[in-house]
Amino acid sequence: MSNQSAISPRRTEDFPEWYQQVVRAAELAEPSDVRGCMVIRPWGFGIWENMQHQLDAMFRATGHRNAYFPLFIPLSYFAKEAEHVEGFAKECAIVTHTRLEVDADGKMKPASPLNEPLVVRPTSETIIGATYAKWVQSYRDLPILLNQWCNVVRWEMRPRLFLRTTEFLWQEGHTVHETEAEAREETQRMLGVYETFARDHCALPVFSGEKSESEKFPGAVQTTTIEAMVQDRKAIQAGTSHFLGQNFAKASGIQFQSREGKQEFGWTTSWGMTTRMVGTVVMTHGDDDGVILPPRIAPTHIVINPITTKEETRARVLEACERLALQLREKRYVDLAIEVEIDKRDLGGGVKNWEWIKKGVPIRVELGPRDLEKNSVAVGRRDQPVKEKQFMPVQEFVANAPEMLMSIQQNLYDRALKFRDENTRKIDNKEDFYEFFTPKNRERPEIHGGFALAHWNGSREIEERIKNDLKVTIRVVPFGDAEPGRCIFTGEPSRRRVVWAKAY
RNA sequence: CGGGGCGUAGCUUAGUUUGGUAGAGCGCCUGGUUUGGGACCAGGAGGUCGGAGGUUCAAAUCCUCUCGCCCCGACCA
Repeated sequence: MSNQSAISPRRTEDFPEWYQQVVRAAELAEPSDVRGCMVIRPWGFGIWENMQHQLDAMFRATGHRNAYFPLFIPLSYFAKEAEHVEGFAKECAIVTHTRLEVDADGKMKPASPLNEPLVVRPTSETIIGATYAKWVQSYRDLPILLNQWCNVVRWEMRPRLFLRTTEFLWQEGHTVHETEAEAREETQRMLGVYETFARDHCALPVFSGEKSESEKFPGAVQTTTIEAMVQDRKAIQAGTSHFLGQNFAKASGIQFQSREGKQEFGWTTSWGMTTRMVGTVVMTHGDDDGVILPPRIAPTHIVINPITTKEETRARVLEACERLALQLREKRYVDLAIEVEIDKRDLGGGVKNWEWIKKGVPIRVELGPRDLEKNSVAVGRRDQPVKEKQFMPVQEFVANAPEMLMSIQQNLYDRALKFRDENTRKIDNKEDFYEFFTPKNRERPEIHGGFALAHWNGSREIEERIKNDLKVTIRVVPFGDAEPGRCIFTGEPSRRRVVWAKAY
């Protein structure tokens, strides 16, 4: 029993299946009756809400405000930007009718066709652009710096909870600027926000940089991205920021009179982060016993489990738990109140303990009759083995709780960074590259590969070939100092190494 | 959208080849014994076997159609 892990299969046995089991066992989300759509349960939604609040504060701090635009986009608006519509065409959901009527067979059927079909937003560049076009008359109206939190729909063929669902939640920032330089700066600034958020809040080390031409957002001039590595060593895009040039401004007619009195098109950006981040956190930090949450985004930081097995001490134990909770709640952790829950449910102590382990609560506290006498508590950290409990005086625990949370946060980041670095290789020839990305066991591929830092001649043909051969793509062309070399596939000159990986 | 597989209780499933009227484990409910580590005993509830049609005295089982899910490919935050 003691060797058994809470989640079956283990990560090394079958990572995708492990992921599904974790999401279910931790009660983060479950598949719904609607194909491709998920029900986000309170624990999962709590994580998302924390992400939302914390990112939102960062948006505000960089001068952005929230607004809301329609879910439905007239087809003609959507079709204005050619690359854009082409990029999203295959995953559009389209509303074509209103009203239901009962037909001859007694079934309900759509009755009244719309004059113009409405696309359920897969992203809002076009509808927001149309609005901005009305708002922008003069350079004095710029910049416009807005964000919206909303749902979007992309009709996916193969959904996975949080990672790829037909409907998902996200935030999309949309800005207009007077000059190209300002818009490029904004694109960078928001990528920086994502990078900070991923690192400091979600404990995710990321590579940030630019997408290659073929991986770019449809309609963008430049797409920038933060890429994380999860425990099956695949890459996952955790946030993205686009410099849209004047493409959407021209498509939507966002024009203004410049300082020189000339009519000019605005320069726009857009940037987004999604509920996929929840899945990324699970896949990065989780272990064979379930989720491990970075304290900063955990809905509950500390769970107190009262040991009320003896009737005569029950009331005093519960009272001590309440006192402890009150003391903890007065403490601050970073800029957050410490969230404490007392699990008073009438279940076996072990059952409750394991539930919270699976959910990934950072700190579990047990308080029973024996602790009452010694004025101590038993403390378990989720980033440490389940068996390792520390016994300490109550006051010491209360005083140290914020530090302990910070230490867990740091530990998760350090582990993730170490894992990523251990699985990131500089690769300098084609043979090594192919070997790196080829599993030893072809029947049941083991976890293999990682990030390959390799030189590339910049051509789309090479990308295509590698994608066909290995399912490996260029995840990001990192910013930073150039390191000239030679393309490992063609021998042609290359300005810098790029990050190759299999991806979600 | 192409190729393969699978639908039996909330979950995992046995039974399908060779038709005979549905069984288990987990979970759930009740009572009791337990309780510092995912408890035990006893009792109980829960299934029109994905759906529709057909063959048959008889269908979870055979046939046809249909819907849904999973895996592999193409696409994606």
